[in-house]
Amino acid sequence: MEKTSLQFIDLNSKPMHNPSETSHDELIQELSRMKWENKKLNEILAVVCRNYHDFTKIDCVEELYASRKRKSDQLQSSGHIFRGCCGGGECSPPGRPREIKSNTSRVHVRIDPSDTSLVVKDGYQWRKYGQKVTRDNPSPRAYYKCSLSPSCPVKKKVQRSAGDPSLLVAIYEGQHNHHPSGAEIPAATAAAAAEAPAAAANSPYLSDPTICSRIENEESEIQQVLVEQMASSLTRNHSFTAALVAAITGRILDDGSEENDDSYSISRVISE
DNA sequence: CGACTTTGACCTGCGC
DNA sequence: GCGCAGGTCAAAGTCG
Repeated sequence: MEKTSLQFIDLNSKPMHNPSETSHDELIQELSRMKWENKKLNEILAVVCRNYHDFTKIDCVEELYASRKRKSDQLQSSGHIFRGCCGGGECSPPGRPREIKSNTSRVHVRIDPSDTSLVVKDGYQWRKYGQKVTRDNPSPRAYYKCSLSPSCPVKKKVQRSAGDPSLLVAIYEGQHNHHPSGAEIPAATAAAAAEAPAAAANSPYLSDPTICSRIENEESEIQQVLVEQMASSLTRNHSFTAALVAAITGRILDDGSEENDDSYSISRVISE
């Protein structure tokens, strides 16, 4: 099986000429090249980010939605939103509005299609408290509560994608109030979690790099977490790697006329 | 023996 | 009020 790996460039680690042995012109050239590489990296990262969000965005066909239960209470207390989805049809049963909690996050996990377990390893410990077959998906939906901390309110629902049996869809609800090991979350992180609960449901302590989480807040700390998750995801998720390759390929084609040795930088990013 | 999973019953919200 | 569907409970079973 073909395996794609990715290595991140550490510009500082690139062999540099000894300044004492380098002419002024060579230093200028080296500096210019490093700046150009930095720019390219930023551009690539921007494309990757867009693809990353596309990859993790809500899919109407597979839409899992939060319980209608105690809807009125939740609407008053936590600022819910309703989504029209894709305008009815198969993704929107008549008379059953889809409800998405603002403090939920959704992750997709690529698994072996032959693997029947509904397990998403994310660094936390979960206790399964129910399983149900839903109407719009023949595969059962499993219900989990966080068992690391008795007071932790986080729940997650895990179900195979109706369209792609090799894809597990997990929906996290709430925020962890503890470290994956059971320790309390540092105050700064808790504050960040309050700013971006969807991300905090999985990060910054997400340990399984196959998971891609949907980040909804642009706080710099969360962005850093996102980058870290992307780095991990890129190393193992083939679908996401494909998105990366597409982004980089596009870059190469776009800039091919500018530089003849673009592949030099790209080849340093991806090795197969 | 404790923690976890399984699974049928029950609860609740919603549309008709 | 009734039926449907999703979510939760809790007793029994399983496992290390």
